[in-house]
Formats: sequence, C-alpha cells, structure tokens
Amino acid sequence: MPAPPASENELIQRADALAGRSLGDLAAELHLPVPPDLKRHKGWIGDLLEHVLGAEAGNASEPDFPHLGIELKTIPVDDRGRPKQTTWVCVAPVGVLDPGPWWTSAVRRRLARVLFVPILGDGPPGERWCGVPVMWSPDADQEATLKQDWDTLTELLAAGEVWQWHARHGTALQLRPKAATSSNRTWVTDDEGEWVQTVPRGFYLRTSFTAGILAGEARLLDP
DNA sequence: ACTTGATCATAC
DNA sequence: GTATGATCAAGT
Repeated sequence: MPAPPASENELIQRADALAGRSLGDLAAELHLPVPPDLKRHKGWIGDLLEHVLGAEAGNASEPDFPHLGIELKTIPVDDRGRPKQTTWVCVAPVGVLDPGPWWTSAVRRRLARVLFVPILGDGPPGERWCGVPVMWSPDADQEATLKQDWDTLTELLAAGEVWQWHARHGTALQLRPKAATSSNRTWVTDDEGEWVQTVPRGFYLRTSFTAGILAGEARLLDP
C-alpha cells in the first residue's frame, strides 16, 4: 500500500493522477478483488480510493488523513458531473440532550476540508473511472447554510420531536436513517418525556449542495 | 426523475 | 452496538 501523503499538495498530485483511470486498474495494482456489482459491497469504491491514496484505515472519528486534517469522499456523478447520490457525513446526535454549538460539531469538523473524487460510469465497478478531484472547504455562504441546517436539525433532535426526524428538512444537510436495517433501534425520550425506540439517524449532504461544490470548482479549472 | 427511507459489508 | 465506507430500492 502507498505511504500516506506527506502534504496536501502531494495528496492533490496523487489524486489528480487518478483522473481517467479505471477502478479495475487501480484495484489490480493493489491486488484487490473487484466485486461484480455494489449491492453487497456498497463501500468498495470508498475503501479502494483510501488504499490508493494512502489513507490510514480504521482510525475511528478521525479524518482519513489525520496529519493533514483531510477527509476523503468518493461521489458518483453522471456524464455532466452532477452527483447521483447524497453524501454521508456522520451520525446524528439522537438521544443527546445538548449537541453543543455548531463550531464544535462533528459535521463542521468532518467538512472542514474534503477531497471529493468523482466517479464516472454506470457499469460494473471495475469499469467505472475517476474524474478530476476537487479539494474543498466551505466558503462563507456554504458554511452559513450548513450551520443553519445543523441548528434546525439538532433542535428537532434535542427536543425529542421524533415525528419530525425525516429527510425533508434542511437545504444542504438532511437527516436520514443510518442502520443495518430498519429494525435497528435506539432509545430516546420524545417531546413528552416518554421513552421510545427509533432507528438511528445520520447526516447527509443533498445532491443539490454537492453539485454546487463540484460545479464551482470545475469553473475554476475550465473558465 | 428524483427523493426519502432502508439496507449491506467490515472493523473494533 | 458504534463506527467506517456508501448505494439500493420503494415511494411519490
């Protein structure tokens, strides 16, 4: 496996060199198996790129590149570069009385600096390929949007308004189930102080928001 | 077509 | 069970 990149520039250079390369190729270089589809290997592309770029695996609650403070995200895009799926961020504070202020939140930390690697193609995983990567930090507008969504969502969570814990809130961030199955349950106190069970939730970035990130950076590359 | 709710594998 | 990595697939 490649050693971790020593600097952000080195990471960007490695990622740039991946543009246009097929995932099958990259997997072959590392002697990793290529699944026929992603139905039972949903994290395969993300794991593959972690290996290819020298991320340190398995460091819980740490960025993928801890020494650089950078998070790696792969994101499936269509032929126009628009995201086809939402982007996982982190677990939501379900059953937590005080989520604390935005500026100390896990969402803000995880999104402080992100390397997005677009993945093109609809066929078997090995036949898909990497696009031009985007190193991103939220600008003032984006951070304000994220903060507002986070404030709204964590207020609903802290208030125990369980019936409001659906995916239709938020312009950038949304709240969705995050579990192995819907029978997964966690205990929380609802708005009337009763103990109830509900499925764990996580925060995701809407495709409309990530589309802005990818398109905004693309304009800088090709004015 | 798109979004929301549900789900899959693996490590610790 | 909680965390990592996400996509699947039903519903609208």
